[in-house]
Amino acid sequence: MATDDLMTRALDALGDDAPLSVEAIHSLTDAAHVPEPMTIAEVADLLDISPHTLRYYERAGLVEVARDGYGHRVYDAAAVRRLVFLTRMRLSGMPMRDLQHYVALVDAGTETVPERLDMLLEHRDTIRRRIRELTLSLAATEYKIATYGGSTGPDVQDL
Amino acid sequence: MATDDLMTRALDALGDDAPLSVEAIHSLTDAAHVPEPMTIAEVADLLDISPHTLRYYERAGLVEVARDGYGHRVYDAAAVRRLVFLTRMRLSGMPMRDLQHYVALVDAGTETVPERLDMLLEHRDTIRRRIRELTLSLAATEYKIATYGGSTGPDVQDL
DNA sequence: GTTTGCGTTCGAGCGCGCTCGAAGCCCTAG
DNA sequence: CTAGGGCTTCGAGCGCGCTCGAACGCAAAC
Repeated sequence: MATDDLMTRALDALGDDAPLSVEAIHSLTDAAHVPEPMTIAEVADLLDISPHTLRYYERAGLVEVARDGYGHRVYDAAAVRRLVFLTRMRLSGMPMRDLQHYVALVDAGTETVPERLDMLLEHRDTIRRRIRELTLSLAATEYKIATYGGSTGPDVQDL
Repeated sequence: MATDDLMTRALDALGDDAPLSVEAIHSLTDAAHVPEPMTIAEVADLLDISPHTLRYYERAGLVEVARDGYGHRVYDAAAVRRLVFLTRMRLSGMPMRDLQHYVALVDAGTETVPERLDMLLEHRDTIRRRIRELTLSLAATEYKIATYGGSTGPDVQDL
């Protein structure tokens, strides 16, 4: 299971303060300890999204899900793995359209690997830019907090 | 000018790789070297948003802007400062509604400082959570890139 | 046997944050 | 004198990503 490696690296990257949120760990442990075929409710629970959203993703062509005798969705390991990946990409801001393109590439076979790789590299850069931007905003916010909370002098600005 | 401090701290926080983007520096240098009263086009340029958006913000009650003899908007230093702050908060994900509340507090006077501080503290935590989440997604993306680009072995997965 | 509960499909609706178009005013350049 | 450009207001429209409601099916519990 590559999961442990991933988690380790993620933890390393995060560093120190504040323990990793339960949901975050959850969303990385791609179905190692969970029942093999899952119901929509179980998957929704695992991914912390609504069954509505899962159906929406399926309608959008992001994943195919089999049905049981009653017409109920049955998520196998592959579907769950794909959804774990998709939700992580969504969480990091990749648009639906790009994900649709990506899964189309996946379904098109291994000769699309280079293009998939390109997409991932670009997304990696997007995430990095976003983190830098947020870090900047964080500094600005902390500065403002300092002017409000750290001093009662004449330096308190009007905003 | 507190700007230098802020920028220094931001840069420290960012650390090392990749130079700070020009826009980022721009949006931190709250109007020190720019013309005193500015036109909408100048402010739009400074903040890297559209005049449409600036009018929208004004309609939303985020900022009051004077008019000149022709009815054209005239942004004074205070308005520009506020807009710099607002766009930074927007960029870091604070909803319009919260910003509307915040500026209402500002306009209500200094007795609302504690509540403003609360908002900023909460937003700071939101940003931090978001950064952690993105860091996690970044690790996941890099892991995936490694499986695609780093090996040609049998470990390449189907997604 | 009826109620409760979880699932299904389908299409419509919504919240957010812009984004745009129309119609008009004013100034300047050619 | 006219054309162009940049501004104004106002209301409508849009793209995204869900989110929901209606009408229905099946099954286990009471």
